[in-house]
Amino acid sequence: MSGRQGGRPTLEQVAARAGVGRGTVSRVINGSPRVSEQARRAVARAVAELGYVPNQAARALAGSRTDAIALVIPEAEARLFAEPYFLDLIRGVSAELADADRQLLLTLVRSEQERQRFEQYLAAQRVDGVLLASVHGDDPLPDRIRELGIPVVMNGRRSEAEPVPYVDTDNIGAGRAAVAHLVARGRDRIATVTGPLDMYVARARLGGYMAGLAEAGRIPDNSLVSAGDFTEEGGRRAMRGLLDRRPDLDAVFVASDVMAAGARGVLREAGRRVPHDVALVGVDDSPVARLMDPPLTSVRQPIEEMGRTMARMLLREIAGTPEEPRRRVLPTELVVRDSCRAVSGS
Amino acid sequence: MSGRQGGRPTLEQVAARAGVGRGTVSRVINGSPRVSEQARRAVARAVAELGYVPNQAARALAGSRTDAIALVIPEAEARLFAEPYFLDLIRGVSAELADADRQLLLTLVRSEQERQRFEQYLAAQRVDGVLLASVHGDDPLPDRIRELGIPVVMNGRRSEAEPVPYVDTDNIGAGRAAVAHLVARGRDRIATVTGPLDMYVARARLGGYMAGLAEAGRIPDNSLVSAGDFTEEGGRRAMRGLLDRRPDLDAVFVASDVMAAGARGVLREAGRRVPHDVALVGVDDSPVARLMDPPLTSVRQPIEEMGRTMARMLLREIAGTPEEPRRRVLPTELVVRDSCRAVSGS
DNA sequence: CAACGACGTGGGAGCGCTCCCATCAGGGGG
DNA sequence: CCCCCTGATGGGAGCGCTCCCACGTCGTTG
Repeated sequence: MSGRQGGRPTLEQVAARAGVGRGTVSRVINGSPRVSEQARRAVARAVAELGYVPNQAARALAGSRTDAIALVIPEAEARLFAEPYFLDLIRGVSAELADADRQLLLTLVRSEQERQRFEQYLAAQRVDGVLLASVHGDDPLPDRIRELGIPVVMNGRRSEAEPVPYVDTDNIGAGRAAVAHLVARGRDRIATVTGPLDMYVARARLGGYMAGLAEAGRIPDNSLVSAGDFTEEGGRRAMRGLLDRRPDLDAVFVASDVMAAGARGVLREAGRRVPHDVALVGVDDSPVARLMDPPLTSVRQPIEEMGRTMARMLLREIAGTPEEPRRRVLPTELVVRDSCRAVSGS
Repeated sequence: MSGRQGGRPTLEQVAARAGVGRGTVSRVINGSPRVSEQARRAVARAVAELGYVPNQAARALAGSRTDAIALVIPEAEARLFAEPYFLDLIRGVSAELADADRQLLLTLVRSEQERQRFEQYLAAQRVDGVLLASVHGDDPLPDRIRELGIPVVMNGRRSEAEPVPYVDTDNIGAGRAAVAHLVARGRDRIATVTGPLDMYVARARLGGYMAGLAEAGRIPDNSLVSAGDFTEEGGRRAMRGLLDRRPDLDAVFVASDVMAAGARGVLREAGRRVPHDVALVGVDDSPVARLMDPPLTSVRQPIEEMGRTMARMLLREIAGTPEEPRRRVLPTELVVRDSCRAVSGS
């Protein structure tokens, strides 16, 4: 469609064609208001005719901004949450960035060594900001990045009092809702399988479980709590422990759908019917939940929305107009399925 | 650890500190052999002391390469293959790129409009090459990108005679293996639920099914073939159609695990036992397969390996030393589970 | 012993932008 | 009627690299 004669056209060429100066073209491209309507039109026309597209590298060099942001995901977690968690997150982030005409640099970090290398990237000024997923309790990276003066927003937090801006879901609310639901269905001895307790998300869900029991006037009992690790096998192990200690349990709040799948298998092997003998509630509302037999009641998190929110917050941070509050907690929602029908005959 | 006094150090500063010229530092940084050992050491020291990291934008501008590659995934597909397909692919690509010190730019394309915008990115010279996932039969994008002179490698192909370099799995082999297995288990009336037939991958799997039957001396029968669309609901529909037409079927090769999950539900509702009455084989070996009841026999594809191979090929294309052959077909593997035990009593 | 490569090396000339300053027209107020 | 302010404009000066050419400085060859 256009005159491509030895490489792509430059600003200068557009300027020449439009009969204006380089500065004016730049102003038009960047939407500055201090340009006459006439000049604007002439430039727009030249741009179209030449098929001009600004060279990103030159822009970045001259303007010291890259229009790219990095999303950092620890590879180990990506494997763990095999469920579409990260894909949903990426989808949200990507959508928001696309709308803002920003690029998404995805960084799967496999090892501590690679994380070091990541700091090099930052130093190389490849990105304007960083989105950090799945941070563990004692992770120093968020602070390090901030020290470098680079805007960061995290997915989840490391502790209750997180200094770095973040977007999290209401994990406490998730636990409470699950327990409240089980209580309402007449369950008496409600156990829980937690995530790894070095992660805040796991502690928060456990906290919600406790709070839920308290609200129902029940006294929490340690023998009804068993720690998993967010894997299916971890779910199996925890469930076996629970069954050994408390064969009388009649409901379990499992802190992830994947663990719930493991727990469900153990229950089946132990001859317990779900939901007849034992009711089950998971967290994530992942495809697994729908496919389980019976389908699993689960607490849904707005993952894609988290991604969008994170990206939006980060863009504001980069723009220098941070959005308050810088800590967001999005609501969760209980999706009721067949895994916790009311106690029969009661 | 280092003297950060107003911005990051530049090449020039490193040169000054090392007592050499700018050119020499550049040579050391880029691993040119034409540098004396002495100079090399002096530079290395200065780099370490100053904490120097080359500015990526400047490099890109001067050298006209970005060290970044784009991975383009149609958003619609990402939703479809909810299964960890893309995450696995990304993982493979990411690993290979990290080893080569390249950046991964992830582009989720939501609409035709965004695809246009993607061509702008390319024109802006943001990336050195492009990885294209999930291309449909008549997609012009791969050719367009090549016309722009940008190296491309695709995941899958658009047709048997694909001109653009690609990495695919042996979908025909997948179908054949599945059918052979069902035949070996004594199944007689083997049906298939296909993917959308405008995608080569779906046609190839169907072709494999046909070939498998032929090899077993069976005559394919159209009433045993039903088209799905890779969704669970599509699987349900196709299965219902099959059951209507051929209530006597005793096995189904379903072209994806997700559709198999749908089909399994329909079979249950119809009172057919799996594998007793009807044996089932899926494709993907996704978590769903393991979690199904009974666990689903499925054809595994080396997805992560595909990602790695694609990235490796692309890097070679970019380097100007293309790896032959430029079309790769990776083998698949049948993972046997309980969904197709041998016919009872035979 | 002169001439000539090979090797290291320094630094100029861009790469294509953005930033900003100087300039030029106008238009309104003193 | 002149001055000053505003708004629009052109273009110089970099941004921090890579590329490449020209320049020593040796060791080697005829």
